[in-house]
Amino acid sequence: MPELPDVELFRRHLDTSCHGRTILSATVADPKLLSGIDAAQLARRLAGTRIGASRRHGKHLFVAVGDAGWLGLHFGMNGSLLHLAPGDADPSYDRVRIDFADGHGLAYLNPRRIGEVVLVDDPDAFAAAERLGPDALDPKFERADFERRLAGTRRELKALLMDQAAVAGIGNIYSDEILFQARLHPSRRSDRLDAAERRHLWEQMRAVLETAVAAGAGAERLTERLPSRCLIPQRKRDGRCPRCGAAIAAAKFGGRTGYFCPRCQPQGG
DNA sequence: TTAAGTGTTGCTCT
DNA sequence: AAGAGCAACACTTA
Repeated sequence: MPELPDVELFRRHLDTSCHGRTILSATVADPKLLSGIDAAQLARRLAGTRIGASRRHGKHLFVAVGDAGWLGLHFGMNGSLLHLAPGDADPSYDRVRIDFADGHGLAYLNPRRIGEVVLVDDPDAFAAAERLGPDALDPKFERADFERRLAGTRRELKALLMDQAAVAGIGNIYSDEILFQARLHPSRRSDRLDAAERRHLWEQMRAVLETAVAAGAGAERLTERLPSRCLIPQRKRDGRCPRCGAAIAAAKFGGRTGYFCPRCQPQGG
């Protein structure tokens, strides 16, 4: 679930609730989520540092932790981040917990334990090493670059949008929404769009993600906070197209189930 | 009760 | 180059 909008909302939640707090201790309940560092090392390096700036690249969140560098978090399929006020009970699936000197806390939750917690010196270097493409909402990411990426491969649009090496931040759910708003069939080939389609896809990619973030459409209030013109609330059996009322179709694209409107997103384009 | 399905990613094989 | 299949995991749904 955590795609770019979800992770961006985690980042803002972290900023407003934890920025400036000093870490008293870090507790790792599930060492398997750590990468490149063991639980004792992580705890030792985090202790005494202060939460600074935060950054996001695609679905990865980075938090500055003083001279320890940056704490990097990936949320896998259903991870999340939760601020704990003094006295709050420890939530379920709390895999890494940070306790601050002032009694507050921060919990990295991950029920399915698919995700990653790292400590890095340089988020940009980490993103490069992970082969992440440009963040989908990065102001420095330009349309011409996106269009080159479309033209440079013969892949299906849905697979390309979900490829973190092509564009970072989009997953199964938001790729469906972006293609629906752009009125493009998920299996259209990326190198066969005309100029107007390429531009439309770019504009809808930005608009959909920006709208979701602005609406606060995170994990919990996803469907209720999105505008009524959105496909996402209809991503289910017996879903109806919010534009034309046709039955929403489901099919496998690159091994993932995608939902689309067969009438608004014709195969031929 | 049981089994298939699921928002992610990385690996192998073709 | 790119897609299929699978594995990691725990929970929900049929």
